[in-house]
Amino acid sequence: MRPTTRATTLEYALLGILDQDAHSGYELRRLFADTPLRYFSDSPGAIYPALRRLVARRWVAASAPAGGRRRRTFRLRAQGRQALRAWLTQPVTAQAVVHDPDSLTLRFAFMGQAASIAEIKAFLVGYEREMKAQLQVLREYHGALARGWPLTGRLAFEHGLALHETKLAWARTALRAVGGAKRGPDDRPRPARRPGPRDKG
Amino acid sequence: MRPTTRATTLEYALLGILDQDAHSGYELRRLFADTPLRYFSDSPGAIYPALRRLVARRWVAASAPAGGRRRRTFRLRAQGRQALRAWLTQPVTAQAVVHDPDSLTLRFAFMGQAASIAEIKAFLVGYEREMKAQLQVLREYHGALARGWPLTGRLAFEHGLALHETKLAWARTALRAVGGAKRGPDDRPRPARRPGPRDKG
DNA sequence: GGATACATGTAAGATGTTACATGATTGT
DNA sequence: ACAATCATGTAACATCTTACATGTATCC
Repeated sequence: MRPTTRATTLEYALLGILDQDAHSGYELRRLFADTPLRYFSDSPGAIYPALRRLVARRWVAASAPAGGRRRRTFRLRAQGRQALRAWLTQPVTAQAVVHDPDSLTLRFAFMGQAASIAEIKAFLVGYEREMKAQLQVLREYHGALARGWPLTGRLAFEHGLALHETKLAWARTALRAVGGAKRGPDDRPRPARRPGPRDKG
Repeated sequence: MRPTTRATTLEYALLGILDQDAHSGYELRRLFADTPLRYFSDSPGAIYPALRRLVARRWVAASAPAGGRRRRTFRLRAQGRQALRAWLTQPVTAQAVVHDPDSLTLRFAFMGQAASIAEIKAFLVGYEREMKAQLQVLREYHGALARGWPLTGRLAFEHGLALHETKLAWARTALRAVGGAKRGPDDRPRPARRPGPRDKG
């Protein structure tokens, strides 16, 4: 019954949003269409099936259509919160830095809700480490080969270098910002919702 | 017979590489696996079908297996070069800046081979314009809403802002670099290969 | 002779895109 | 009444991932 494959970035994005508030499918689409989350597609053919999968995984619960409307709202369940936390607190790998940098940023954005300060710092330390390593690889490549390239190839490469440098600098700034943060609500993950008499999916 | 759908970014990436030199499928995989092009997947299940599609479109020609080996090399045909140019010289849209920034950089990287200085400058001017607009949108969003966000959400947003600023700065640097470039081989597109007696696919 | 790299491919499955379908609600 | 927006979905299609299959050349 439960999907056996790993969840997609879109599914985790939905999870992260639902962690902050319950939403309907339509609201989620609007969010993807109108806010800086527009990075994701707002196509119904992506979002509604993704929500169904999340329900099938028992990570979110869907309300019954309310008030004569067909509108249903989705909210995170304890299992979903656990899955979100597992995703957020994964170690930062070189693999992810190269092939999926955007989902790293997404993970960090959601950490404030569901991760501890220690976990946030661990993320940033890993991010800094991997970005530094990757930057070194790129610089060596640049030094060895860029001379023979056409102008635009070299400039495009330097575009990539500059982005990596910016990311590295950001990680350091962010570490300082988090390090200086007072212990507060971000201190440790919010306790999971107490299981009710019956969590109906 | 020819595919009617638009070509994918992977197909254009292959086209751009083949524009510089003929390669076998395996070499292309190696390129994606070992160089900064590692951004693309090196999975054979992606590359070989993509090459087949390019042959079906008559954009590239495949050599017969050479020297008892099964190895075949692929080279760009005139039609493929034309398709590549059309892709490279598309205007830079806000859409692309938001949803597909990487393929913009890829286009720029390939422009040195197949586009004129004027086209390269037009790209950079468009890139600068759209990046500036997008940066403004993000800054307004930040100013209006960031106050209420959790720390990591705000930092993640600032990560995005910093990247956009870097891209904008890059566009300006690149414009200066291209503007100062002497007229030379990059001056206009290389002439298309003269059609031989028969271009066998 | 055996391991490793070379070299090309297929099959199953999941995801996402595009386009269409359907109907309720709200504003004019 | 009509249009626009709200709201949820399906169907067809293409692509990509992962894993497997197959065989050759080369090195030790």
